[in-house]
Amino acid sequence: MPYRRTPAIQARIDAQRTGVLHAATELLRERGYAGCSITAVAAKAGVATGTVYRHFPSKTELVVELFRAVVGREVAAVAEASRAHDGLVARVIAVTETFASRALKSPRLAYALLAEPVDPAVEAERLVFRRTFRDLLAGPIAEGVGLGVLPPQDPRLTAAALVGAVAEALVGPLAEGDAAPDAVPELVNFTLRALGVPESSGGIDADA
Amino acid sequence: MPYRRTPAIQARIDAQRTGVLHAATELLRERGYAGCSITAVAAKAGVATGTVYRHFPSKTELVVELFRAVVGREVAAVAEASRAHDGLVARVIAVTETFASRALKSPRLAYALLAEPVDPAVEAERLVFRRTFRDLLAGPIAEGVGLGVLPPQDPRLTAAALVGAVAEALVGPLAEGDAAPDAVPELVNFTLRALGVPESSGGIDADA
DNA sequence: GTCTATAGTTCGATAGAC
DNA sequence: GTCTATCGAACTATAGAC
Repeated sequence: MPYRRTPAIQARIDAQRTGVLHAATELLRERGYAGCSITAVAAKAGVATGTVYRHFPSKTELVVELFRAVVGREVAAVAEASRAHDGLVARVIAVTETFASRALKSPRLAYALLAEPVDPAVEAERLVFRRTFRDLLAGPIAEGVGLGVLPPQDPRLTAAALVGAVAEALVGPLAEGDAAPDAVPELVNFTLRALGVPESSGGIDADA
Repeated sequence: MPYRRTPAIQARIDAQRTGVLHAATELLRERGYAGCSITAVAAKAGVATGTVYRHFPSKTELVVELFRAVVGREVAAVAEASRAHDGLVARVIAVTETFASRALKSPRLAYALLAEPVDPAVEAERLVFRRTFRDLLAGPIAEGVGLGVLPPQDPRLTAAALVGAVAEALVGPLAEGDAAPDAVPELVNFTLRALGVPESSGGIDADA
């Protein structure tokens, strides 16, 4: 009788795969991609090095899936923060603030996701996710322009520029382990100015 | 008598090295890093593939040097444009405008320099050059804040954010070969808003 | 799953400079 | 005659097609 993969076995395999990804996530948080050698990931997951290759055909595939999973959580958190606000400007601010403060809370991880030199396949994923963040911002900005809350501008261009701005502004502090205590409010102010929000519009949720 | 490399031979070797880099630059302009296979570079330079390895120990070293040389020219052009203006705001605008319009004139090259997924060693160089551009902007911004021409802000953070903003805003149009005819003025407007330049300050070179 | 195409790299042979 | 710069085929690995 041929070997058959029972549900119980399958579950154990899946759990092991999850465990490997989880171990990789911790290493990414602690030491970035530099710490994610297959050996280190396997050791942290409590499996043999070769076992990793039973779940992932190559290190490239592993790090790409790792990147997608971790950044996916950031996208979810940011999208959630956006949804939690009503005003158009408030949404953009919430995105900036959430993104930046989460990054500064996990500096090594954020640096790995944003800027650490790594396999070109991960680079390609970075481009994809930057577009995702851009699209998250472009909607509210377009509405704001339509309603006259914001001055005339190309919403997609402004959205892309803001994504690049926030990401790049964080790279410096993240790389140097700098304290940068004011970075988040500074970035929010930058964002408000860049959008062209009138100075008077003080309070969050103040607009349409 | 031992073989000695005469000046004539050395000159020929140097010329050949330059020729290889020149060929690589053309290929980068035409088809990005994707077009820069060693075989293609060698063919374009009119040398054998193996000869490339007499000048560069590996493809990585070749593309890193290529990147440095090409981006170095962009830095020079942008720095020159900055120097050509007197006003602090005018300098920042000149940097943005020069950078963006040059990029849009050589879209494939600009995409390769800014965003194309490539060897991590080139990624590391990208980080270095982004800092260079940031420092180019941070000076005038700091002066502008000091003089009260610009509202209070962290000059280095604003500078980094602008570098990221311009780069990221260009990636979309560059990747899609989009016309994006208004991209440059739009980016200039974004920059003016982000700096916090009062609406009234119309003309270039109008400030201190 | 094998086969093909193409990538980066290596190396023995050749031709020309010393 | 010796040494070396150059060549281009061969080697190894990998990705995609059938």
